[in-house]
Amino acid sequence: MSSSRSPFDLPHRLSLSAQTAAAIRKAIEQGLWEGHVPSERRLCDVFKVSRPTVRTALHALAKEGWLEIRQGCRNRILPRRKQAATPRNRVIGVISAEPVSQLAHASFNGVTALRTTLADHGFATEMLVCQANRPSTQRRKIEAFVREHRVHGCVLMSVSKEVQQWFMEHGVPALVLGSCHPSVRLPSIDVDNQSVCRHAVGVLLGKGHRSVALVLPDTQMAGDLASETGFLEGVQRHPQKEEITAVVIRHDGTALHLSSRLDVYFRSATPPTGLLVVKPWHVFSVILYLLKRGLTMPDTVSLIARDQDQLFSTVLPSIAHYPFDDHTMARRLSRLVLKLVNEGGLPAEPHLIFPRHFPGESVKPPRGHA
Amino acid sequence: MSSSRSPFDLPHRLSLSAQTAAAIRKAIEQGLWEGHVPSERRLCDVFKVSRPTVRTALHALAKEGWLEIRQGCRNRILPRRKQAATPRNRVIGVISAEPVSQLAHASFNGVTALRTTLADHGFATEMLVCQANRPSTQRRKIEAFVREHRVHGCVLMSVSKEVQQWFMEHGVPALVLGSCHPSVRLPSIDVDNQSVCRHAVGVLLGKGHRSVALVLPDTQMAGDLASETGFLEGVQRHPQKEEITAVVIRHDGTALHLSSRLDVYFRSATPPTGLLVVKPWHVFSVILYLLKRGLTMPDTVSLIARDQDQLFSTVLPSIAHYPFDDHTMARRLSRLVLKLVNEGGLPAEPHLIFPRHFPGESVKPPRGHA
DNA sequence: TCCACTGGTAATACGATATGAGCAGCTCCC
DNA sequence: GGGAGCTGCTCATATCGTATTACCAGTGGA
Repeated sequence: MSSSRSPFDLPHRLSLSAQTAAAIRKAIEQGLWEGHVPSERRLCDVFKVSRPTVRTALHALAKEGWLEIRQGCRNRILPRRKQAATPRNRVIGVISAEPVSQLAHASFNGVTALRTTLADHGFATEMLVCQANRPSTQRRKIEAFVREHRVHGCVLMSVSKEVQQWFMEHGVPALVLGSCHPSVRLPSIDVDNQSVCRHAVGVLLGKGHRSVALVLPDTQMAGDLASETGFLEGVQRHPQKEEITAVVIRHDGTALHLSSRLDVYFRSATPPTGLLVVKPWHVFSVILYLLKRGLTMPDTVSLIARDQDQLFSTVLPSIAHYPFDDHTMARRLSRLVLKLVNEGGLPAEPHLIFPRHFPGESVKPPRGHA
Repeated sequence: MSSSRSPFDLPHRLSLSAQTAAAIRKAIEQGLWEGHVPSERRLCDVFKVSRPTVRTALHALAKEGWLEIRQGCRNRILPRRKQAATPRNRVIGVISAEPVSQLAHASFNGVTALRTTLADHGFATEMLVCQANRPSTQRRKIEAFVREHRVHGCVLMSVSKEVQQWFMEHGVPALVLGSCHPSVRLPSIDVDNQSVCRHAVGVLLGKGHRSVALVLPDTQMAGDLASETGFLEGVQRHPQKEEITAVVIRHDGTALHLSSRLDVYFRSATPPTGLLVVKPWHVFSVILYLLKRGLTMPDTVSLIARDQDQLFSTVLPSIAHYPFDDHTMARRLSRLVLKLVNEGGLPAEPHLIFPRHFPGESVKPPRGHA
């Protein structure tokens, strides 16, 4: 782990186009050109770079309001309003739906690493906890936060669709940590929950389970939607799909409600013998439910966790789950955020992490299976 | 067309390794390192680049005559000119027996808060993970660490007695986060585990339990010794002490060993009906053991956790434990460390935190108790 | 000797950049 | 008015640097 503020100069890692943009910006500020900037091909000559590089630089400048780009015309330099528009601070906002202290360990670790890296590059971080109250209240809080801190950009952690949309519509640079809603186009970085769940249900069915359930908190989070999709895909793809009972057990996140929902299914004619559980803490809720009901794991019920937790691999029986490397995740995240703030934006595409599969002892063939 | 000097700033187009080389060169010039540069892998962390990049940079520097590179040896800094011995850096060392990512959430949170506070006061922090191998290896690592970083002081997290002694003997300012060994006189800040365990055993006995056990990892950590003392005190103080069976179940921290130790006691004539379990993750190991054995909680076995965990209060049945306020702890810790480094020392006295008692649903009178 | 650390090397994947060719819109001169 | 010659736009492809992951080899302390 490195220090909070590094005594070293870090390599700045600016892309060539970002460097070019800076050079062009400076030339404009100094008034080296009148009215228009030179043509793309000319700029290539001047700055000794290739055309795609010049083009990305120009478009970055256009997004910053320095230029107007129109096909066929020369790129017009916009009259500069006296700097009033962008005296942004070197601050990154981190917006989370949950208080940091309640985050899963891996996420907390990631946020910490991110803050450290950003600090090394001279960026402060500001947290906003934005729990799901009224959408309008939420919007007001976010607007106030962004305005007040004059953030360069924001990291959005498991926030609602509305919040994601707000950032998309207002053009504030943002990176979604977690998945984007299908309707939102923002850059994001997340575990590929869909593949994970597809794989996990394949494991259960492959072991011979014929009644499986996905235990899922009923938030409208994008990652959870993806999990459900993956789960159903996995069931669909199984060769003997006609004999399979597959249910999605939604709960509101409290142990009480979860346990009453589990009751419904475990008292039914075809109680699940294979569970796929979303979120580490709900894994423990489920285990305690089984303990209370006198069900055993893995003999009566097999269990796979969608996420990771330090405990899963150290307890006995160990719990099948999908770990990924904290450190790699943190590095990718930090690099993306730096790019986001250095270049004022990122392509709106998902960056997926593929966790490993940890088989664990919590999965066995169901009773009476050959 | 060619002018000898472009009026524009050209993109400098330095490769990442060249930038890294420049950064390392500067660090050497400033005398930030003594004798050797850090290892390649460490430099990767510091400068946030990959190993091939670091290697290219180091070899470039070697060609410039800054370094001598020899396989198997650390890369020696060649004497260029006498640098005045620099005073100590504004660096605080944090020494932990476990990797940070494996820390309990509360501890991790505390460390993070500490680093933030120190950073605000202009102190960097450096971590040293010092797992329990040979005492002499440990000592060497610590000596190298302290010398290399020229720390102002250190925070010692759950380290062995030997390490604590080293700091006492060498007069390096240190604060023990956790308890001091009886033989060591250093300032410390810790939860009052002795009182907590005394109280917890009182709760169990008060509910009517007559066979109680303390489940304890068999490290020679001071905090765990204090727990045992408190546990035995609590038993001693109970009015009907003659009927009581009280055992201390020591385990080596692995789920396998823990479960075999539990087996011994749960198969005995007087199986424990009340458990006091040290460390959150062992609580879960114990619960899974009960699950495997078909024992129920709290009906057959009552359970109290000595420590705190986010999950304890949210699962069902909730688990009796001893929470304390993260934030308060972090504040007290930061203040102590600042005082330590500002004044070059602290009185060698323990600062105790008294957690609250969270009753929880995991404690009930034993079966057959009126 | 063994173990834990050091640097050395290689294979692979990926992304940023460079290059070139061809397309489409706008201007201006003929 | 029309076309030459600008402009910016798009695509495919080649190349290089970097990141990642292994595994190997030398050193030095227990």
